[in-house]
Amino acid sequence: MSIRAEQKEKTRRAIMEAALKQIGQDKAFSNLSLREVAREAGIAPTSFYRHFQDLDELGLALVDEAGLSLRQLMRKARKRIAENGTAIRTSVETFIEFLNTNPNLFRLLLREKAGISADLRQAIQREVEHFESELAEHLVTQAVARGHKLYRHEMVAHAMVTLVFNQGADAVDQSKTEKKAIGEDLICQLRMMMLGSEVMSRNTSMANN
Amino acid sequence: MSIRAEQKEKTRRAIMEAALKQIGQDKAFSNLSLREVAREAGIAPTSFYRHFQDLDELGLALVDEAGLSLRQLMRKARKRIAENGTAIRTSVETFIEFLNTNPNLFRLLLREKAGISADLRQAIQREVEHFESELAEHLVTQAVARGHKLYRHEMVAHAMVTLVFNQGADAVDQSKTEKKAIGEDLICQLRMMMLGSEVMSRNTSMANN
DNA sequence: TGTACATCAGTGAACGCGCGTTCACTGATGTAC
DNA sequence: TGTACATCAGTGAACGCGCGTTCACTGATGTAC
Repeated sequence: MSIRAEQKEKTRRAIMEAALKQIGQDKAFSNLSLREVAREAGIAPTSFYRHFQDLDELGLALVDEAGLSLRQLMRKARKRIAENGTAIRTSVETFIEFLNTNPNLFRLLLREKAGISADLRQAIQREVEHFESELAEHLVTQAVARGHKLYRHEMVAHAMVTLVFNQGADAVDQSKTEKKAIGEDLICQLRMMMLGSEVMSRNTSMANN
Repeated sequence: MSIRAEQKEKTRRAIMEAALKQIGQDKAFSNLSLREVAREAGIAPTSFYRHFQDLDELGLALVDEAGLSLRQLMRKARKRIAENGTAIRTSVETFIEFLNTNPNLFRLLLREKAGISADLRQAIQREVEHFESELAEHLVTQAVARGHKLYRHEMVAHAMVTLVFNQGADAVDQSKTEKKAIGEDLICQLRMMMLGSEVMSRNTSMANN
């Protein structure tokens, strides 16, 4: 890469890091100011425009990064699940790893999932759905391997991801040991869901009324 | 009440309604501007200060209102549960009733639960916990009546409320029929959790490993 | 009931501030020959 | 390798704007006698 391109990439990173830092300091993305981000990144406000058209574009770039990092972790998790067959524990542990490595990316996803910008919400929605369908697949594979069926496995995966995300919200500000404890609770909750789904698939009359 | 006090109360209401209207229009609470709220309420910006010290105080008043309205609905629900013993269905239906009556109060709770202001988050946390412990109690009563036990019923209630809140987020923008469908899914998910919890209480060894 | 004074919700002008965005520029890096 | 020109990331001055907040005020409502 040319010197110029390298320098440009470095500045772009600085802008993204600056935004993440502010998000970590309890700023909602929609409250970020272009000038503040530029100040934090050590550039003139006008230089921002050399990299992003506006703050929304920066937001999308950050969500992309979060999605990328999440997908990388999931790829690792997929292997581990195939090896040892513990879909729930492995998924939760992978997610906590994500929390530890990228707390501010997670905070961004969390806050903007119900946030202002429709574009951002949509982008996040896409990442979450990806996570969901992958989890659904693992759950079914695993249930079948144990000789069980699941009742409405996609809905189960959706509920599970909801739980993971929201307990993640409680965990992200906590110490590593606290995170571990929340993770164990989470695993327990997800097992309950799966057990319930298995029981229901055996006796579908329970699902009605 | 004196004429003056009546008029003051009316203006106060107008301010609160104005803020809720903006929240309904996809504004986060932390993005509200005092001037905009005043404009919407039909008063001069300076008049705002006759009613609230600042926007934070307005936020707390709104959360109080949401909590009040939620608690009123829960009181009705408590009676219905005692009569017919369907804790889950009744709770979910009550919650959807809340969504229909106060969509913007719900949006406020939802967004600010993970929002900026620590005061607001704390106030919301209190309301949610109240909801949780009440639900936990109903679940246990009901399980016992059916001759079952629950495994870690408080954690179960916590997970359930998490599910209710987040599916509520998906439902609030939908038509009444869509809301009903989401409500049915939600009931199914909560039943899974409860079933799982019952199974685990029978066989606690499942809870470990 | 009438009068004189006190209260106080609502006001309009004014303030200083940080914001996003434009513009013409600079000077280091890249390219063509 | 050296030279002449092109590119383009980063800049500083300037703009108009809406913001939160202050202040002294107005005039209807309330109170004391």
